Amino acid sequence: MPELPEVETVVRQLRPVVQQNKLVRLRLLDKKLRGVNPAELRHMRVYKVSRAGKQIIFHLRHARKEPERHLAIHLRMTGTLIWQRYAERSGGRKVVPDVSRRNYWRKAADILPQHVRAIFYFEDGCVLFCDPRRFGTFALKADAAGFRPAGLEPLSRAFTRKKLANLLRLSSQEIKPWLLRQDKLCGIGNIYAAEILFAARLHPRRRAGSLGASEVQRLHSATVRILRKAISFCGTTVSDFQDTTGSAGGFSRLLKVYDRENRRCRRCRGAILRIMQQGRSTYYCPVCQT
DNA sequence: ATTATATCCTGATCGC
DNA sequence: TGCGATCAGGATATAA
Repeated sequence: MPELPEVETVVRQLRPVVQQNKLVRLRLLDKKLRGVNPAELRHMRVYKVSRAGKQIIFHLRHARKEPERHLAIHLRMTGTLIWQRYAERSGGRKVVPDVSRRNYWRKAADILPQHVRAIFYFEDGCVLFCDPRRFGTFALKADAAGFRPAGLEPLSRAFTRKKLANLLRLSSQEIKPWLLRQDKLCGIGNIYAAEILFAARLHPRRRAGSLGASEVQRLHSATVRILRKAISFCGTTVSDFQDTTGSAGGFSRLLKVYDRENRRCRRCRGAILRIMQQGRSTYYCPVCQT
């Protein structure tokens, strides 16, 4: 599911409900989830929610100047975070469930989506981590810098045309797989790699190092433009991406090539092709992209 | 040093 | 309707 725009969407939606909220308890329901000891985070306040590449970071502490913990959530292919406010009584008084009581879990089972792997219980609601394929991961660190991906953030000021040119110059790899490399640029995945290359009118099999100055320029501006636009549409849903409210992303209908094999190119009316690169599908228009 | 492949999982879809 | 093969938004360890 989640590439940079989807993760950014989740972070923005989580911020107003989770930031400054106290994490009463974290409950892991899948033994596969390691890398975090829930007891360590009990009753800590989430003072900030941020994004690092494709990871969502909860910054936690008990109080100002107390030691900090930083929890990185990586949704991988099918992870979602769903916010659920606790049910309210008719009088409007919030009912905070006693999470130690088994009966809450039994009741909750009917309202919970499938594949819940972890539950973050906050004071007025909980965040459900759902992940059918169970690829998602948690990691806990004392220092937030430990999560900073090696690759450049494509929406940061540091991502300049010149930097991109320098990164590309060294590689003989095909440009599409190159865009997926999180150690070069972080946050781009299979959907946006295809969409960015279409917008830049570059063939996915071009070698990274072979791009001329004007092509690098196109790739740079297409990367920024497509990612920003996707964020403004709350990401893309192909099959199962959901934001924190369970809604689908709005960028799907703006896709020009991804998942459009044999359909007409919106620009030249020719057929969109699908090829395999490193075991993954690449969609492109052979007329528009050279 | 790069660059392909197998692997971790479950579910949806397609051809027969 | 059922069944096996294939594919899926990611990333990493291992092999070439």
